[in-house]
Amino acid sequence: MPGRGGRGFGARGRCRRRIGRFLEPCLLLLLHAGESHGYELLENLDRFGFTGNPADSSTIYRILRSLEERGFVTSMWAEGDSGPARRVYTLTDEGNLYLDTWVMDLEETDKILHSFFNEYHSHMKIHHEDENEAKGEE
Amino acid sequence: MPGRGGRGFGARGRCRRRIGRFLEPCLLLLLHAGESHGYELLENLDRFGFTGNPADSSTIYRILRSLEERGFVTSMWAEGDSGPARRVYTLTDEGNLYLDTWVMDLEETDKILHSFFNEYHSHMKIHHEDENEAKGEE
DNA sequence: TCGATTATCTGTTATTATCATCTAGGTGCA
DNA sequence: TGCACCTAGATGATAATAACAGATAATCGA
Repeated sequence: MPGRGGRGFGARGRCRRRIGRFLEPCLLLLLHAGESHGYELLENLDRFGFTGNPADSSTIYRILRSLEERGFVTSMWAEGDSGPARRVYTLTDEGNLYLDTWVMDLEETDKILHSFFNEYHSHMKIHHEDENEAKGEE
Repeated sequence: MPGRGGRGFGARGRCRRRIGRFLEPCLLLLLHAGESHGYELLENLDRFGFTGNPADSSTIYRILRSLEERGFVTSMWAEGDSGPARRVYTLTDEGNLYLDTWVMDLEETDKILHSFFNEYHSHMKIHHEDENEAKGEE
């Protein structure tokens, strides 16, 4: 067997701290404020400032189903005053805890994001100073 | 044909403003500071505070290839003093601009993230006040 | 020459988001 | 009463991205 090198760095504790899957915590938060159904949640999502990029409806319904499978929400059919029947979702206690872990996770994301901005701005500062120095020596 | 409803909300202008694909701007920034090769970049990534979650090496190499395909970096083989040959990557002018658009994009992400935190904290504040009020009335 | 280290690359799978449709009840109006 | 249109939810296919697993190869120290 030749050297088995290379691997070594696999991200063991997974890096699930991404903005992708960001709709999930938004939906959890909306449900924390009170039970709701898919279509309404979809409309309330714009509060979070997804400027000009409303979420896809199929995404919402799939996320809600997956939350239900994992026991974070429960649902039941409800007849509305108008329009077709809706599936109304309610946050469970587990879902409440899950929202809290999401918030902690996103706070970590926020730190990473800011360490990127720090690197960027401090590097650009030095970079521009160097440029000006070079000009001065011309 | 019955009602064709349902669609309507498709996110036209795509929402590529996620933290997923976050390794890409980090690599671009490192390359802005000077040419480098995959393995070295991998080691420098920890500056960005991926606490305990070093990136996967295969991910890095794939991102570098994709950046090259899109003309944002160029590469050439370089013999090192020791060890196997390395592919050294250099940022192009296009890559430089691409980094700038990434920064603007991430600043937008940062806003969304904070509007989430605002929603969360202000909602929780009211929620706890309500709880205390309810206790007072018992 | 064995094993550790440096370095790059490929193949596969899992997750998530998006696109394009589909079903279907309800409302209003001509 | 017929149908255009709105609300509501769902599915199948595909794309994008990341993670996991491993192949390959060079160099170096003991």
